Amino acid sequence: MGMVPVRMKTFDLNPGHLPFDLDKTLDCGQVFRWEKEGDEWRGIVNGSLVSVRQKEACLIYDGITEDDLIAYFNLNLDLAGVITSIRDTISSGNPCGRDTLFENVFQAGNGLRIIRQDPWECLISFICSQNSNIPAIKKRISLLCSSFGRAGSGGYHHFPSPEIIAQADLSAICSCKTGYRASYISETARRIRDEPDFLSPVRITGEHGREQLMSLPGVGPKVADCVLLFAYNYYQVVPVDVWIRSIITRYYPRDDPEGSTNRKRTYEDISSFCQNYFGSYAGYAQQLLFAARSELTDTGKEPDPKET
DNA sequence: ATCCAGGTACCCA
DNA sequence: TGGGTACATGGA
Repeated sequence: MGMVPVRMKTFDLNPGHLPFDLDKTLDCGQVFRWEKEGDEWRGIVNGSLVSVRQKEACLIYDGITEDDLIAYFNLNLDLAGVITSIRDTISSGNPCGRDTLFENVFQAGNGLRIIRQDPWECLISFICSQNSNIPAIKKRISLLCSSFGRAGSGGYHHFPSPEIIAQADLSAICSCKTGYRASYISETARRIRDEPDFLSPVRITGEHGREQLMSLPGVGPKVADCVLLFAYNYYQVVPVDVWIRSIITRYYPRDDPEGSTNRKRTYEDISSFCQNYFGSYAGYAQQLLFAARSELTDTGKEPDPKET
């Protein structure tokens, strides 16, 4: 194989940055552009081509400063403390005992971190995600980047800017396999282009931020919540997709029959149940459930014989 | 071939 | 407010 770049840097995870699992983090459906070649992940962060690989408690990386690496992967977040918080919240609502399902989910997802990705890329990515599976989403975003993104080193393209997408022909966007989402992408790009501060973190705050995002075409509660969680790191936010709905419905049937009829649970029902049940890091819990979706649903793979 | 996927906009009661 | 439906496309 070709020689590896000369000046790789290392980051020791050992003191206070564990657990961390690079594979789980980059392959859990929160971000769609990273590619793995051998044991090396390549992607673009802050406009630079970055390569990272993990060797036990060490990250070997290039193309990014240590500070930016820490920020992107949220390496200073006390992930063990996050898990403890979720576990304690579950216990406080479970007088009979603890949640054995979630102990398995914790173990399977050990080291998965929610990263802090660029809001614009995250927004377009999750507009692209609607009513699609992850391989299709990846292809779609890859086509958008190769069609409209500025070419960089190593054959990689930058994520296209709002300006470029805003002035692109709808047919060109559509030819990136975006289907009916093409107009959403185009119109959202125009909104951001015309109001460059729209996605500024100080303007995307709390419930107002959610409403702001949902005012964009193609952005409903699910996409907005994904952006709030994956780009702005509002860890209490719980996006509800068909997998999460299926898992919650199956393992956590409605527990408050009083007052409420037995109508179908709405998006907000599921989301707020998770916020109550998992606590201030409910978004993390959600992502761990999503990562374990194949094992937790019948349609994922083979159904687990010991479950019913 | 048929069904489904990290949903949303739109319409109708 | 809540429930149905069209929407483009690819993966399984």
